[in-house]
Amino acid sequence: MEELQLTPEQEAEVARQLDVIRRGVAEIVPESELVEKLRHSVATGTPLRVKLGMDPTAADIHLGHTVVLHKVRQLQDLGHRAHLVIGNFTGRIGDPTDKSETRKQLSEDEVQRNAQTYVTQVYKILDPNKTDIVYNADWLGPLNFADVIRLASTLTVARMLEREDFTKRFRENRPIHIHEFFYPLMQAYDSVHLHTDIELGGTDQKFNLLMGRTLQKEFGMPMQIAIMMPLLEGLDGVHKMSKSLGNYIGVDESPNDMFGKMMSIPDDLMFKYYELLSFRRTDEIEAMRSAVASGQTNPRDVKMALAEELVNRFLGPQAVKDAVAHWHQVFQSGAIPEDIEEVQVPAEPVWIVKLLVDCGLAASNSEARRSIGEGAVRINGEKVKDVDLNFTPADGDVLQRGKRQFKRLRLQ
RNA sequence: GGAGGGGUACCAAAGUGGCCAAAUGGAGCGGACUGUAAAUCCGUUGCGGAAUGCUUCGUAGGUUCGAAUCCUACCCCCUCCA
Repeated sequence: MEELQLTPEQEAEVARQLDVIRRGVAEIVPESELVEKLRHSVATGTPLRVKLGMDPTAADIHLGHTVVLHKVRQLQDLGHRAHLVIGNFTGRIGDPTDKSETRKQLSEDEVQRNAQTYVTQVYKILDPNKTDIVYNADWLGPLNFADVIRLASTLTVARMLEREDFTKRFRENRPIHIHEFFYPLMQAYDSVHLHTDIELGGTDQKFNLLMGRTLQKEFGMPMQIAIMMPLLEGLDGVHKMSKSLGNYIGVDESPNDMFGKMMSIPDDLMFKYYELLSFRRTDEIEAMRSAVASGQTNPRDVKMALAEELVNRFLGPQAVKDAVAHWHQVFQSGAIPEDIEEVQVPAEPVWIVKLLVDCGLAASNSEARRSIGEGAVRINGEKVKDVDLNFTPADGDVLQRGKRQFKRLRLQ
């Protein structure tokens, strides 16, 4: 790229963009080239082409996925254009991970359906006017065997084995199927096809993102910048957010669940979530951080503001109102909530232990007994002390175990 | 095909004849405290209308007064060699 002369205003714009882009990222490879691309973009008024790939393997996205989407959105707000690549071709192979060596092949139908879900969910974050949704089967599908061989010949096995996952499996004598080598190659080819300037992904995507650079160079085109986002920890604050670990917040969850789950994250995690998920400006977040650190602000309120922002984004303002009201009522005041699940019971005396099991508040008689022994069981707010209690339910009675398990009794 | 290692509760992992309904950690549930479902601490976590009761340590048999522990067969997983 030739030396560009930029006006001071343009230089300032480049600096501003760089600042926004840097926020929260794990790594930019290489940053110097990013600066060059930005300068060129600003100088010529050409948006950069940003690529994000998604495999339509699962139907739902959770907050972990939105970290990367969020960064794409920021780039869009800076005037750049995004390609959202639906991996309807690559998805049939599946990105090799150590977890699932052989991923089940998805049918055309499933892929289509999952892709559709993605798209609707994704637009809660991305700017539709600056997003092109493309399907990589459109260009990967037509390649013939000779094309594939040509692609494959640009790489060596040693180079492939640089990928941590492959190395590990190779060392441990676990199988690596040849076709798995093609996954990074195909993803890289997407970048070639789309003339991608910037590709985004999680830190676990590093190898694949860098492969894009390699292949682009091979094709004699400018190399893309790889921007890697940190993997978001899940609710436990330890493991990365994932569906299989059950520590995730889905973008389609009920308002109460989403809000409640947000409120349950460890305090230490709160500002990381802010950094990676919130649309707020960095200085605002920093102000909150110092306010909490100095004890001026209750961390709960800061966390609540984040929960509100996210519920609002994904579920709308009414959902926020509902969720906040519900949360206050149940968790803060400890009062009995309004909308309790109802269970039908006969209008005759029952042994309390049996009642608990019948209502689904305990898995077994033994568990029910234990709970009573722990003083956890209440009827209409009144603690049950006697394990042998026989109790005649009245319509509308509220049976409670612990602080947050309620059932309303309805006579049959 | 050959050699070796292993299958224990929701998960991980001890236990190798009685003190084992089974250590410990995680997770769950409950309680206290708080600022919330955070953190911390404590309790609890097979079933059983509870009895010196019943069933559980891959499956099925056997030895023994007594088996998660010993023996036999079978199933499954892993590693090495081919």
